[in-house]
Amino acid sequence: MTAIIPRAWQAVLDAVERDLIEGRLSPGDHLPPERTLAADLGVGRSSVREALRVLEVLGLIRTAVGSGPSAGAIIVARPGGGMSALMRLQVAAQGFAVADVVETRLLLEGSIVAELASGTGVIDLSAAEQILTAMESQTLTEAEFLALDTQFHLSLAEANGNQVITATMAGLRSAIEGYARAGAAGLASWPATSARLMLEHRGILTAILAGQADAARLAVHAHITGYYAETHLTSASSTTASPTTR
Amino acid sequence: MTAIIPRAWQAVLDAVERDLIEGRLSPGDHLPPERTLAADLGVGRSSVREALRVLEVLGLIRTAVGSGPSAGAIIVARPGGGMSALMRLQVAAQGFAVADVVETRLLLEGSIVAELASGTGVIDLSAAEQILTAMESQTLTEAEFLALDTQFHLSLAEANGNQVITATMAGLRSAIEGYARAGAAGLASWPATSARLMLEHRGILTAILAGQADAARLAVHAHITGYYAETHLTSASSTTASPTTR
DNA sequence: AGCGCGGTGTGGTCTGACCACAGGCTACAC
DNA sequence: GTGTAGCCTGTGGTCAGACCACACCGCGCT
Repeated sequence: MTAIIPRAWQAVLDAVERDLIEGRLSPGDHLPPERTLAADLGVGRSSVREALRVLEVLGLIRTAVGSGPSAGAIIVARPGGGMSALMRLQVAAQGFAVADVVETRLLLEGSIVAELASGTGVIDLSAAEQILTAMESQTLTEAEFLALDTQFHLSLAEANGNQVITATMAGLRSAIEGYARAGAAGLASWPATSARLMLEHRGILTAILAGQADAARLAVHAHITGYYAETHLTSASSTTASPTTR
Repeated sequence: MTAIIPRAWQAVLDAVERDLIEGRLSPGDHLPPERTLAADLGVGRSSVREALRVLEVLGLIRTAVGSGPSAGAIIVARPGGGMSALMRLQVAAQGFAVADVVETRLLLEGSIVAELASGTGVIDLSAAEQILTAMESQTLTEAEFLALDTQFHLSLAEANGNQVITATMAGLRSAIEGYARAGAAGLASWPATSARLMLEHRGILTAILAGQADAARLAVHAHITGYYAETHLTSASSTTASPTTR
């Protein structure tokens, strides 16, 4: 199986993965320097860099120049960024349909709030609470509002405690962020819509705190589908007329 | 925001993403040759290669050496591979807990079969049917059985028609494949377990065809949790939110 | 004792070179 | 005229070397 690996960069990827699985590398550890890695594996430094670039985009490592304890490539295992890049690019390349992304979001987020509502243990929703308060306490631009909206939905996923679902939610959200923004620009009345969205947020949180799982699920469902229906997402033309700055 | 991009490879990534979003690149199209891309963007060929490597791992492009129409980098937008690599590595690096992966799988797969069962339109389950028949018609090794088992579960996701869910399922499955294999080796009686799994598969399919959404969801739930409980891989049996302290 | 400055090791990038490969094209043989 | 063999060209894959920017670390000066 591992007799011949025609691609040198894949050998590097495999070596790092093996080191992770077998415990030789753990979060927080430093990878060997690129030049050392190249010499150890018998490949060129370019191939090592290609593999490290993949690991970086996938959210496994963080690289920093310079010297000292914080420099070099460090295992971080932060899946959010990689998931976002993957889903955003797949949507851009039409590998993922926007409707499928929205549908998956409905599925995941509905299950999240239902589980939060029916959970027996103490669940910390103070983060979500604070975000809602911040949204309501001042007048925000559309971009600021959407950013906080993203944070609110993500905070629910984080409260659920499942890292996989949280990262996936972050990716899904990021993939359709451009569409959400484009849609907001075409709304009849942004103040009216944002006010409604805030009320719906409160409703979702209330249902969760009251332990009403089905009500919370329905509220989330209506919240998400309502916005995308209102912004005519499916037929939105998102072509930006801004010239490429270069 | 996009004032300065210190990293050259990111500029390449952004350029490709922009071309995709604005329609200058579509699935099936060729990317410019690496040397041309490098010259156009004003970066070195190494940086272009790093970006292309990322796109390849993410499942956006396919590269081939040689000449002619099939050579070069071609947009393919096949998300399965990228999702699998991401989740497998995140599990290896402890960014994803195995229990969370299993829980997410339960959530997605349960919803898939419930939706299949309650679907009104004509749904093609012949692929799943054929896989089950193949599993039952001969004695398989553990590896062969697990491979077909994966195909069965994936065929259900594909029947659902949601590309995002299908790719995510493939990634989740791939992430814990190693654990499933290791667990199979430690079973008391593999023939007994495999026979039970096959019966459960039939039960799931029957419930779907009978339109019994809740029964199908419960059958999938029991099927997955049963196997992982039996192999002592995880204690994730109930849907309680795990109170991760961090 | 305090401070400044160069050494050193790291990632980031570019350049140039060579190889393997696949297809197309030309020139030769029949 | 036809068929085929071999060269040609363009592509990705890889390597080696060089240089830069950067951040720490320690020596030496004040």
